[in-house]
Amino acid sequence: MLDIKIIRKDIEKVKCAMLSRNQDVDLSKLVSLDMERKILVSQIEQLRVKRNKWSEEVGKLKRENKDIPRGFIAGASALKDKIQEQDKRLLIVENQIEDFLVRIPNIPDESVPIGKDASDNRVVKFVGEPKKFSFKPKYHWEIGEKLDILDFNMASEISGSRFAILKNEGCDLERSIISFFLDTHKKKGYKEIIVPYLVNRVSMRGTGQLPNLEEDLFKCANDDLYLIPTAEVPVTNIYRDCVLEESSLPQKYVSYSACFRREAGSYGKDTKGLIRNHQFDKVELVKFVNPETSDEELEFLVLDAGNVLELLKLPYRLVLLSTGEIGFSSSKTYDLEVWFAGDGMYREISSCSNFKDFQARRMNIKYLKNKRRELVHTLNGSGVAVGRTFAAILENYQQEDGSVTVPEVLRKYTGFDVINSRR
RNA sequence: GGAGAAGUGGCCGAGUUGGUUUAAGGCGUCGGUCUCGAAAACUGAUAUAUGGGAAACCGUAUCGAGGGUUCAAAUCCCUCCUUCUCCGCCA
Repeated sequence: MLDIKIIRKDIEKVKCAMLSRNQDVDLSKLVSLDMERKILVSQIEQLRVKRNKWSEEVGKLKRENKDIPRGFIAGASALKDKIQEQDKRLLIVENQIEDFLVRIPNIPDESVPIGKDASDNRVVKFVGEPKKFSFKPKYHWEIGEKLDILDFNMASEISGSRFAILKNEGCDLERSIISFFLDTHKKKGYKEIIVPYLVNRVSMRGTGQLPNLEEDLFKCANDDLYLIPTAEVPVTNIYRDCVLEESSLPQKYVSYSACFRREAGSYGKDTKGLIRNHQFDKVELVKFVNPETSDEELEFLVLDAGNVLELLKLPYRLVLLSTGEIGFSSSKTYDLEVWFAGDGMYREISSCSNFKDFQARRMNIKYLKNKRRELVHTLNGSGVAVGRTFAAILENYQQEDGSVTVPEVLRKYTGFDVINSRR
């Protein structure tokens, strides 16, 4: 959520920011609502001052056992009605302001390239060389099904499309990737935390999934709970309505969770394999930081995410997203795109964002700065998506005979070096 | 799922016949006096949000949350949430 003061002070800046996101937001409505609110508040306060004085007077007279002048109560009563009436109006106006404000996306950072879509993203660097194969590399779902470690037919019978079942060494590989990610990040000072997969509406609103992105969430209507689309939601919410000590910042968390997304509006896109499923595993990194350091903390976050790919020897490129591509709550986002040998493409495997105070304002997460309470900055990034890593390993480590070599750093977790066909 | 109890400032804890409560008192924290220094003692300060003001300061709201009754609510009424205890069920 944006600070309404920014809109009061520099409405042009906000308008430009929205335009750069291809969003045409009519802020004049908000401004007039804000004006109305201000007038109502001052009117109500004046009425209350009057009423408080009258009440005080009544109390004083009662205590002294004196008579209350005729019409005194009636006058106060009229005042009360007026206050109630104005209060009702104020509530409506305040709700409208809130409703408006909560749907306005974050202002992109100045360093974010202006652009309409992905073609305006800026590729920052390439890390690692894609391997040259002496044969035509296969897709991961072909490799996985042949090795009997992936089963999409079985999954669609049980649940539907966009689900996967892991079998045999696939299970070991999945768990190994998760453990490897967690251990690596913990060495860098991230604290592991395991959080609920079902969260309430308030939490979803806090990180910005609600109200705008509701259609992409699985909802348990009976209990008014949502399945998390990422561990970011529960992890960032752990400090909702909290005041942190300045010396405790930055606070860094790593969390493994399953993630659930409806993928509404992505029909026909990545329909095969592990790339875009309704349920997938992810290891997420979340930071709460001093606002002065959030820019550099984003760079560190990107390095930490990239580090696990480098250790796995998976080639990737780093992309700075353009204003038209960054997410609703983000002010700046880097994507890490890993190499998929099957179709020779880089695909997103991690998204690292600096939200600045956008989420912190929604969640009321503050820290003590010289005895004053200030909003923290929040960041998060995938560290990294587990299912996509699984897929990338199959495609990049495949051998001509159909087997898959296990990346060296994973071997102490899997306990085997290669996945061979059992047929 | 059923029954009961509770929720007051950073913490503990008074206040429930509605009106000197602008939330007592204590602890903690910060400052001052005293001291070579410290402790003790004494003394002052010590919530958040928001509006006005250059500032001092002033106004308003907040006693789990939201409604209601009333001239006036921590106090009365309703709904919800959370925690604890007991019973039932259960990995």
